[in-house]
Amino acid sequence: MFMNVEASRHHHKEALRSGILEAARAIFVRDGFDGFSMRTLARSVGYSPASLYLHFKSKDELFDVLVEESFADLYRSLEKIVREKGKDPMQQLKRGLRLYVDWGLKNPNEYQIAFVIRTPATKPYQTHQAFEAARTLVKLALAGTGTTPRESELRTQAVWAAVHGITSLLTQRPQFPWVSKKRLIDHVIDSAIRGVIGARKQERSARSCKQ
Amino acid sequence: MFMNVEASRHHHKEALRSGILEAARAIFVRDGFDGFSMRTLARSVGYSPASLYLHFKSKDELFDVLVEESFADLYRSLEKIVREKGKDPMQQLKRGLRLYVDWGLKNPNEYQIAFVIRTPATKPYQTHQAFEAARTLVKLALAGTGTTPRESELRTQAVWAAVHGITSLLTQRPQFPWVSKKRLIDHVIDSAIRGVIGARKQERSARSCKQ
Amino acid sequence: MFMNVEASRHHHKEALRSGILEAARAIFVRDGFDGFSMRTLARSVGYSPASLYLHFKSKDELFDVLVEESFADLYRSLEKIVREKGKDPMQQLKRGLRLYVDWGLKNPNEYQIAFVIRTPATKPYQTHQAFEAARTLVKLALAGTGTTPRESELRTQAVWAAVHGITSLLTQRPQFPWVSKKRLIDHVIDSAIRGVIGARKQERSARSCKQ
Amino acid sequence: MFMNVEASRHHHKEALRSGILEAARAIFVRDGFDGFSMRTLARSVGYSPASLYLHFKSKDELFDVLVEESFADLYRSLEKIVREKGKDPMQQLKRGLRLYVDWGLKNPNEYQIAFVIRTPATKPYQTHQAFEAARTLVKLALAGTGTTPRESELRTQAVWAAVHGITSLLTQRPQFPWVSKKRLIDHVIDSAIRGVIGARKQERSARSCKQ
DNA sequence: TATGAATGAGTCTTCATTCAT
DNA sequence: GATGAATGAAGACTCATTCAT
Repeated sequence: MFMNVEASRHHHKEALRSGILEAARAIFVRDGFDGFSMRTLARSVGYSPASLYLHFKSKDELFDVLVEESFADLYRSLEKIVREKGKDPMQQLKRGLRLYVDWGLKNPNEYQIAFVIRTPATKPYQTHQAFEAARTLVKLALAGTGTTPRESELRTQAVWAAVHGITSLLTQRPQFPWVSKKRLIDHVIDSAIRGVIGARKQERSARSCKQ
Repeated sequence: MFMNVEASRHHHKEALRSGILEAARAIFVRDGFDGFSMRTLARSVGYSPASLYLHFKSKDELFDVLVEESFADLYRSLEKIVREKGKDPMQQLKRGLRLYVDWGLKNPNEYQIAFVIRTPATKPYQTHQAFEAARTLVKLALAGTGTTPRESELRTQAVWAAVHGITSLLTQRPQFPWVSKKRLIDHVIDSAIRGVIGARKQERSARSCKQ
Repeated sequence: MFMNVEASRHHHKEALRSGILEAARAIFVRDGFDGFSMRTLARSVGYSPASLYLHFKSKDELFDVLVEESFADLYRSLEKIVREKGKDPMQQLKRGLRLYVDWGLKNPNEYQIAFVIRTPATKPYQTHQAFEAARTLVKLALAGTGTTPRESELRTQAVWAAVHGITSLLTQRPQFPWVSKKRLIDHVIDSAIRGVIGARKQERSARSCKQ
Repeated sequence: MFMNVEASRHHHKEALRSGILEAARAIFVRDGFDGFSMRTLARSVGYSPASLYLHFKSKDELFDVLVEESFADLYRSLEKIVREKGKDPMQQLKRGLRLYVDWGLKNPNEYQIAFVIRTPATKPYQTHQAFEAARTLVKLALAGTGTTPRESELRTQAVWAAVHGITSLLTQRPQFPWVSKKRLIDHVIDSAIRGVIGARKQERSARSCKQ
């Protein structure tokens, strides 16, 4: 393979950029949102503060990229599951939710960055790709049950709420005396999925049983 | 009633303290976490910044008290429900969860203060009274089902995760195109409660029915 | 004379304020507009930069005060001349113009600050008191000549232009090989005053003479 | 015509230089002095900031050239008028002064650059060509009146002061409620010219008339 | 009890300039 | 001839905090 000068330069630049982003991410991990500043970032990356502005127009832009990357990473994982044709949709949903939580636990700071910290109130709200993937998973699970789109959306949001709840709590309150995290997560996800299948259906079956 | 000088002084001091706290809370409500500073607080309360330090050792301490108060407020509400003897424990749990979510929506900034912003990683974690109340509600709902304490704790945490999830999302992402918030909350809470009752039981009853 | 605590404090504060202003003025004198910054000012006054903000809300405000003071000082001088009743208005005008130029030469930096540097484009333009004084002087000089208000305003502005021209040039180009400054100023002022009296009148008298 | 390599190179270099200067001027015109920086210039000209330093040693040098060019442009215009032989010198002077003012109004930023911003206190003052032209015009107007050189110089400077006054005021204070600019300029120029002809002469003629 | 004065450390950001490539 | 990368210095400004009074 041959690489010309321009491509090499581009490569180098990209490397620097992602080096900075990585360092930024690390700072979030270590010191949280408040510990992050362009100065600390510069210090940590071994550059002068001014140099950061060669790669990012502003702190906000840098931050946006960070968020974007985090979302994209999560999305890529979810997408894979969505694409698995011929699988049991219920199992797919379950795997998707588990993946969501696991991703959050594995990348606690990305999760904070993406879902907890700062709503970019300036921009018009933009439902994110990752959420679209979740929506798709729920729809697949509900396929053939005659659920209305609104109802489907409702259940998607409910499922999201549940997994977000457990992810953010485990992430933000690592000191809390949690019972087995694994079992807890399973429990939450199972409840959520049962919620997706729908109360009415269950109630109906229960009622018909009693008779 | 007679009050000696020292007591009176104490009384006065307490009044000032709570005046400051009230103002601080108001600032959070109005301007969010970023809009809050000792300066803005001082201005709003009519004192000089220096004076605040006569009542609170530091911003952190002040903040801690604020959080404590928020928890206490939530706790008092939950407590009332716990105390209602002779009621259906299931209904009590449901009311408790609803109250939790409603409290969060009514006091979004308190909720942020209490549950989202800043993990007090420095201090040894202190399970909070409000959580104790939730625990009690779950225990009551599970009374007589032969659930082990660990299992009970697990379900408490799962319930908390669910309601925290929906509360924090609704609170932090007001711009998101939510479907009917009321129905969404109901859905989440119903799923959570069904989770408390337990999957196995349901499955069992379903199975026995089919036969 | 007795001075209570508050008054004394006020006094002190005022002293600090004017100390800062004085230093600011000095910096302008020494280093010009570009050499002026809150940092350099702080250094020169022996404070930390932050301290300046105890006395002035912003650099702009500080600057505005500086300009205001300069104008006020000039105004006070012009006012005196305007008030001199019973004098020859022509002489008053002449003295006023001279005073204007002299003031500019004596306070070159105030003059720059007041008339040359930075038009506060944000604020709606505010004709200044000092200009009002000049206007009055011209009006007095033209009293009884049946000059219309517009014409009077025109001549005021023309006179201002002339004295501003000589003042700003002498001020900004001290190195230029000026002929005798005194004679130059006299010349400019004389021309300007002859301009106020009006071309037509002169022409008329000249014409009538030729006949 | 034949051009060797070196000459061609030189030619190229010159073209680049003037391209940069042109862009710099445009920035001044559009964004004023404060909007100008080597960065903005580089961006506008499509080079990197570093490249500018291949053509100009520093920002200051670039700026100096800019000023020089402005002066030269004004000079060329004035020169034309000076050269017009056989015309009424008085009319020539008048046209020269008008041209000066008009040039300033048409090129407010050039005028600022050339006459207002930055006194080059560092360099030994260099009487400028443009001023020489003005001087010549005045001398022509005074030819045959037996005016001494010093007196002639004095009047030149006085005339300059007047036109500079009106030009800089109109240029820097566009918001001021000026009466008709045209009439104002005429008035100032007429006064200035009458000043050139000289008070004494007028007075003399007036006196002789009265007799 | 209260505060005016003060500050060191920090916030984001821009600038003119250099230099190895 | 051109530039990407880098920077030291500076820009205005805010913050939590202290301390003498």
